Order: sequence, then structure tokens, then C-alpha cells
Amino acid sequence: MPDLTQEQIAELSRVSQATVSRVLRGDPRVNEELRQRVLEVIRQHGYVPDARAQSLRSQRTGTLGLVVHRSPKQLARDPFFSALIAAIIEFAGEGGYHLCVDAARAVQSRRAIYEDLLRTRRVDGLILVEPQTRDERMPRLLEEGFPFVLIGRYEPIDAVYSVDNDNIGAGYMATQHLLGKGHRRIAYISGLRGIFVCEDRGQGYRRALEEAGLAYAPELVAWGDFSEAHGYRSMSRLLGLPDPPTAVVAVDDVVAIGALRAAKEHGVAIPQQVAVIGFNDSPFCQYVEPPLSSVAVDIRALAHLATQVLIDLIEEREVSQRRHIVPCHLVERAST
Amino acid sequence: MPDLTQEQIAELSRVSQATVSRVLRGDPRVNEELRQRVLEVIRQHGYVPDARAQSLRSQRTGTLGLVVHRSPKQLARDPFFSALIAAIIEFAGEGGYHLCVDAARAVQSRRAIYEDLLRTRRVDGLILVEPQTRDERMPRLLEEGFPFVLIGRYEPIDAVYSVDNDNIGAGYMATQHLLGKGHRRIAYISGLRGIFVCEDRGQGYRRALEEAGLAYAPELVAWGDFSEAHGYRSMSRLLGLPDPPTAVVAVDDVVAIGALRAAKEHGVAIPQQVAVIGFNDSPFCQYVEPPLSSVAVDIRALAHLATQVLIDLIEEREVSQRRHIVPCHLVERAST
DNA sequence: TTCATATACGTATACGTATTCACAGCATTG
DNA sequence: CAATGCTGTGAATACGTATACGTATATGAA
Repeated sequence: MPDLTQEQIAELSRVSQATVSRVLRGDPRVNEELRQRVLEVIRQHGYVPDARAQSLRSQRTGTLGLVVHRSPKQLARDPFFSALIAAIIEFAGEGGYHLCVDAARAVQSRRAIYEDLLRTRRVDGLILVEPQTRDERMPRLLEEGFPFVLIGRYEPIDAVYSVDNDNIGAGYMATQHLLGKGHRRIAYISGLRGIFVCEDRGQGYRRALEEAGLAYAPELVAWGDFSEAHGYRSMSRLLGLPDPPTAVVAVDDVVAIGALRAAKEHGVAIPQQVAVIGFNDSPFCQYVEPPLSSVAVDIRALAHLATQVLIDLIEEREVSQRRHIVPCHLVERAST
Repeated sequence: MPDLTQEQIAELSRVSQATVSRVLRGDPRVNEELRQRVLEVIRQHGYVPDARAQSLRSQRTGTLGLVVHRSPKQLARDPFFSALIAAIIEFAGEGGYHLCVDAARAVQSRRAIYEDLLRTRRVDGLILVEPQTRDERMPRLLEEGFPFVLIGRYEPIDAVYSVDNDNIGAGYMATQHLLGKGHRRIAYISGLRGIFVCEDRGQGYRRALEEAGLAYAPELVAWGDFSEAHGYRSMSRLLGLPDPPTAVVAVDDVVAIGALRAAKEHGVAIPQQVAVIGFNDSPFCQYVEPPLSSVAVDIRALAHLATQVLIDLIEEREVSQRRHIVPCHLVERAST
């Protein structure tokens, strides 16, 4: 079946190309008889309009861009990102948009993506996942008036639309949970200093402690990366303390897994001697031994909000608020 | 910074729009002095060509389409797909293409995707992941002469370009591994009947047994779905046999996890009394107790081949073969 | 000098669609 | 009955780029 144009459909229907276009766009000012004739020809020939021409003419591509600040390898490994991407695909589709995905960690390729997707008008808007604290593109994007939404936080400019987890609340909730189980000496195995997620969850942890009348003890807080090895090392150190913790909040499930391993190797019973809780409710939480309690972030809500806000911006609808905070919830398993 | 066109760049450089286009396309037939002048103006104004106009004119979009036959929810859950998507993003980028991703399980939306991506010329080519055995789109795609590549198998028509795991080899390898450990009574917990992956791995399993002079015993093969629950149930049944297996090949890591759980609950030691091996080498394999041996499929190779073949088809280069088979390798851990 | 050839550039056009404009036909109004 | 508005339609145009084509200048050979 060769590619037809409106021109040819018009000829076959004995109308003008303009009328074909009007029929396709559902313009009411077209005679019913003609409309039927044109629709019949379109149906018979299986005509579908050319998206490229439509884009050029209408200045709309019907495509959203998704840029993730992770190397493809990291992306493949972390279930959080894959779930996020999958959900964004879904919601973009529901909103009538396609999705163009790019991933890049290097600054150089980040610039390229910026040029390639945005300036070329290849997409109508952008979702940026976890931008850096200082991201030189933010001001430029704002300046261009290009529609974009952040998943994560970006403090410097509050004109930015963003959707984020309630990480402070999540840290608070995890700690609260352990306090409720009677624990009084609770450690926090964090990630990198200066990363919003880690700082925020730590802040929630601290607030829960203080509300319970407990002092924040720096020796019970471990900084490192997001690896299983970091969880293992930190837990080993904590267990060696003169007055070891009876419960541990780990900044991420993978880190928590490392902590679990260390505890088991030290012959410490979980959750009897040490309780452990992680974040993200990764799929593997239910498979590890013992199954890991975790604070689940609502990835679908995150994706839904981000997509919806972006589409509203593109279609120039009113957007009620610039910052959205998505609440988390606790999934209790055997490790606490 | 407002959007410029070649027209305006031309005016600023005191040349024609055609010359600007030639400079941008690297046409050699343009005076060096002029070229520099134009490039300077382009640089100063940060001009980037409009991809939509380029697409319309050149009949190329510079975008690949990826269609996955899974609901977004399944997609989010299965690490295999997320890794695959991540790798395809990477290789498409390296090949100078963007990636447009869609996912859909329903037949209805499948048709829509077909119309939306292909007939609208929104993408230059398509990667289809695990199409159904009878997929009505294959003949149509072939008929249109539209470039596309399958990840998975499609038997009916061999004019189709495809890239697939060596699933037979993988099943053979897993079984071989267990035979090498001295096991003589080996079970196979499969997935759905009629799914290529399950049948093929089963075929490899069977061949390994027969080469070792062992009979294929139907009571040692369990059919079901891809769930953890199926693994659990099947393992429970197998352990209740008068002559239970000493080793189990599970069609998927998640199924294997279920089997592990059943064994533990029955007080059966792993790997001393029953060895277990899975497929895919999912990230969680190293976190479970005991860590799970698994046959790793080379996802990056799969993605790389598919992307490369597709790009070659689009750019009308010679493609050496229609079917590519990617070998697997075994990752041994404590469960065997 | 004269013609052929190559080179470097501009003019014009096409890609397929959406939309503005103009106009014909008809109904409605004072 | 003239003036006015409304409806449905086609002609023309614009979106921004790439390229076929034509032409002016430079270069070389006769």
C-alpha cells in the first residue's frame, strides 16, 4: 500500500485538499455528504496523515522527551528507573503523546541531548529526572520558555515545575515505625552527602528521633554511596560499637541488603537483635532472607503527575501548583 | 533566544538560504570564506536546524521506534525488559538515532501503535520485542517494505530480520552444569506451553539429558506461568515425589526464587539436597539466600545487534544475515 | 581571443499539512 | 428589494529545510 497524501484523497473524493484536512480535523463546517464521501475514500485506502508534515505545519510533534541523568548501565540496574520509565510511557500514551527517551551521564552528551531534543523542536516538552544540584540547563530552559518538568528537586529557581517524593516524610515514617516497635537506639545508613534524597530522609529520621525525645547521635549515622558494599561495611562498623543500635534505617534497599548480609555474618538475628528497613520497596525485597521492610515510593503517582503537568503546560492549561510532593507508604515485612 | 531559521541566518551572513543549508550539510562546494562567515553567525546565534522541517524534506526522522509486547506494569517489574530498553537507548544514541518507545499488550492498542509510528512516518524503523506467534502485523510490515527487526522469534515468515537468545543452548548449558555436578535426577520447572522461550529451554534440557544417557521423565517437568508462586507450587510437588529430583532447572529467576522458598520451607538444604538454577541472571540473584546460579542472557548483545541491523536496513547497507543468535553464559553461585 | 569546463552561488520548488482568505450561494433582515 | 449575515467550499499560502536547476565567474585549452 503506497503512501497517499491528502492531495490524492482529495482527487479521489472530488474535493479540495483543504476539505480533506478539515474532515480529518473534525471541522464542523463541512457538508455531511462530502464528509462521508471523504471518510469512505480514506477508509478504503487506509490513509494516515504524515506526522512530519503535521509537526512542521502545526508546530507540535505530539511527543514528550524524557531525559534521565544516569548512564544506561545504571539505568538497567536500578528497578526504580525502569519502573519510572515504564509508567511515564503509559501515562504519556494515555495523554495522546509519544515518548522519546534519552539517557546520559556525561556533561557533554547532556548538552547534546538538550540541543537535539529541545532546540530542534523534536519534542513538545521535557521531563528531566533527577537533575544535578547545579544544572546549567535550568536557567536556559526557563529563558526559552520551553515546557519542562522535573522529577526530583531543584532549589535555586522556584519558577521550575517539579514532582518529588516526600523524602523527609519517608525518613520520618521509617524511623517512626521502628520507634513504635520499641527501638530506642536507631542508626541511619545514608548515601552521599549533598544528595537531596539522602539529606531529606536523614532529616525525617532526625525529626522522628527528636519528637520521641531522643538525641541525634552522629556516630549512628554512616555516609557512603548507594552500594551493597557500603551497607555491609557500615553495618559491620555499627555492630562493633560499644552500644550498638537495635535498628537500622538504610537509605536504599540495596544498601539495606548489604546491612542484612553483615548482620547475618556477625550472627546477629534479624529482626530480634537488629531490625532493618530500606527504601523503594524494590521487587527483590520480598525475595531476600528475611524479607525486607521498606518505605515504598509511589512511582506511578510520580510519573502520572509529571506527565500530566507537562501535558498541561504544553497545551497551555492552568497548572495549579509548581511543586508536587508525592507521599510514601510503609511496607512491613519480616525484617522489622 | 528566539528560534531562528536558515532564512534569517542567510540574511545575517549575506548569503542565500541554500548556502546556509549547504554549509550545515557539509557540502564541499562552498567557498571557505563564506563558510566561515556563515558558521560564525550560526555559532553566535546558537542556531539549530528544525528537525521537523528536516524530516519532512528528507523523509527521514532520525528516530527508531521500540514496541514492547508487555503492559507497562509487567514492563516495570521485569528487569530483563528494563535492561533491554536501556541498552537499546544507548546503542540507538551511538548510531545517531533517537528512540521512541511504546508498550502495549492489548491488540487494539497494538494496531494503534502500528498506525501511529509507522504509517505516520514518525520513525524510520521499528524494533519489535517478543511478538506473538501469530502476529497479523508481520505480513503487513513486510508488504510495506518498512524496516523492522524482531527481538525474539517469528517462524511463519523467514524473510524477517530477527535477533534472539540461544535459548536451546541456554537450557542445554544449565542442565549440563548440573550433570557435571553429578546430578542424575534433574527437574525442569517451565513456563507456559507454546511460548518459544519455555519450549526452547526445555528442548536444550532434554538434549543434555539424552546425551548423558538419561531418559526424559515427564513427571519431572512442570508447566505453569512465570510467577514465583508457580515455582513454589511446582517445587513442593516435586519434593513430594517418591523419587524426588536432586536438581532443578527453572525457566526464569523469579520462578527459581519460588522454588528456593519451597525447598527451604520443606527443610531441604540447598544445594546439598537440591540444587537450583534459573535464567536471566537478574540483579536480585546475588541477594537471595543462597545466591542463585543463573544462565545469563547477553542483553546488551541482543540490543546491540537489533539496533545495528535496523540502522543498516534503514541506511540501506548490506545486512549479512537475517537471523542472529546470541549465546548465553553461566553464572555459578551458591545454589548449585 | 573563444569556447568548453568547473566552480560557487542564488532561484525556485517540493515535502504534506493546516489555515487564512475570498467568494459563491443562500437565508434573513429592515 | 437592497443590504446583511451565514455556510460551505476552493485557492493560496506558510511552516523550515534540501536540492534540482540555472547562471555568473573563474580556469583552462585551443
